[in-house]
Amino acid sequence: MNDDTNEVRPDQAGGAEAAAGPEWKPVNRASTYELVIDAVEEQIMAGSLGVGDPLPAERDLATKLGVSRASVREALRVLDSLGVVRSSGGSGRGAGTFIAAMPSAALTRFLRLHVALTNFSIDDVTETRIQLERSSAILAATRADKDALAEVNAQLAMMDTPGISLETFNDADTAFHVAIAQAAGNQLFSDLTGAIRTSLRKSIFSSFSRVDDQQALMAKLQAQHHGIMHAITAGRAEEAAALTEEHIRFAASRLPGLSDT
Amino acid sequence: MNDDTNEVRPDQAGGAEAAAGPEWKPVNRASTYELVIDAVEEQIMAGSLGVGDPLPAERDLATKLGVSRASVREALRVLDSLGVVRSSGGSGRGAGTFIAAMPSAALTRFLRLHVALTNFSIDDVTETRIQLERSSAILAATRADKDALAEVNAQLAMMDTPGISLETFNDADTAFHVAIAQAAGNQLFSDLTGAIRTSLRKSIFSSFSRVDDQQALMAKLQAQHHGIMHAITAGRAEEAAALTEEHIRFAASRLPGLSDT
DNA sequence: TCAGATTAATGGTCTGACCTCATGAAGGCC
DNA sequence: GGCCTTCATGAGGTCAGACCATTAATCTGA
Repeated sequence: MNDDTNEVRPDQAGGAEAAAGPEWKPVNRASTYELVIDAVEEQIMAGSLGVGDPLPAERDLATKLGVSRASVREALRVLDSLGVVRSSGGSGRGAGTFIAAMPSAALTRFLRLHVALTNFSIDDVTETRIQLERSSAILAATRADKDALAEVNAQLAMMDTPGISLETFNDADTAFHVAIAQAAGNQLFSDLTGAIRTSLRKSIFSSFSRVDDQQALMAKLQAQHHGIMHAITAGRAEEAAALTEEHIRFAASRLPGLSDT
Repeated sequence: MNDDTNEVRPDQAGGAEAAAGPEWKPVNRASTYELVIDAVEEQIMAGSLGVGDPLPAERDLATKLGVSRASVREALRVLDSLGVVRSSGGSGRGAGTFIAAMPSAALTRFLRLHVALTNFSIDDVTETRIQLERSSAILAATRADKDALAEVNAQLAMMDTPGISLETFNDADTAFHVAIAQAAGNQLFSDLTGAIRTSLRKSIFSSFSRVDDQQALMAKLQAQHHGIMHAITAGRAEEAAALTEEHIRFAASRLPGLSDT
């Protein structure tokens, strides 16, 4: 399954290299599509391109940059997968490629893949989730507005529906936690929280299916949800954070295979 | 700069839709390259492909999946940009495309772009960093081994070098914080911490250049670094966390433009 | 035996073609 | 005049095929 000859993880910030010898520069011949990405990124950094702005048509861009359309397309595909760009066919208004802002899906796929490859352990991801959601709970209890809390309550009510399916419950559960992050007013918290939950969706399902009394577990989780919401509504920030952490750790401990412990 | 006709952020988890009417499904015609990505992802999820394993040659994969090589390449480019795959030309051993595990660069580019597009505010990112590094500090103080701490100390020593350039200091600074996250033993913490720092690299530089007494600021930051390291080494987890948070908030407050406050 | 030349396999790039689709203008009908 | 149909246009989506650069494996000959 593994091959020692293929080094992996050559990036990473650290690495204090002992200064000695002629110090050859590491070549770094960027591929054509990387250059195209850089060109687009440059415009974004310079502020010439913002969300909603159109990019030149693929053929035009290829001509302007002096590369083939294939290379332009590879670059745009990457940017598309990063949620930075959105393309649609047709003609006239709305046709073409535009700068967009859709980080969630990209983040989700990224985490899903790297969790599957065990670059990130589920425990690591869960720990990250705990820290983010603790902060979300604190901020939500401190500064949340009514609209944001209404969304949280909507998801809470959804999960209170009797006879709800596991799938519906899980999706509302995710939406509940994301809504709290949203109420905290931190977009990165919110997107990361959603991405983590969504990337573990399948694992959660298969894990849940091995639980003896699913209804009892769902009821217990929902009771914890209510407790968290109470604390947030009452403005008891620390309590909300503690309950959130307890809730996530409890869920992880009850779902076999989701946690190593 | 913006165009109302282009809706943005159509993803996101939540959204309890009022059930009424015929409920049309949202079409979802996936493009060819998405299908190729799905095919690869499926193999990964099924465990048939792990880190280091080779993928079929592009031409073979195209034939097997019944698509053009261009579509395969677009998919592989996306996976490459996600750090999931690594390609090299040539022939024989080591040539071809392999499953890899290089999430850092991908995370960095993702954050850099979305911060530039103001999808994530610098404050949001900083807040995320604080929470992650607080946890890292606590875990590092609790369970760090000597090797990991040695790396932290190496970076600390680097920053103690007299007459060090701003660039060198900043890079060692980043490496210092990443090393602590590494010592905490959480890969996601570590990669996120590095990505956040690296994605803000340019902003930090331009911000630092507007500081009056750079040497004094660097000295102050370095003093805080020593304080954090002392607390970690002594196993005083909570103190390490508090000092870390204070350190980051201090830096953000002293670097104009990096923070809105 | 070993150095050098050859070959084969692979990714990297480019070209040009064709398809689908949404728009918007032209034209025809009422 | 106003509405509908038709169609040309231009955008992305896909494909087939060619050629290049690089590299390992193989062959060849001294």
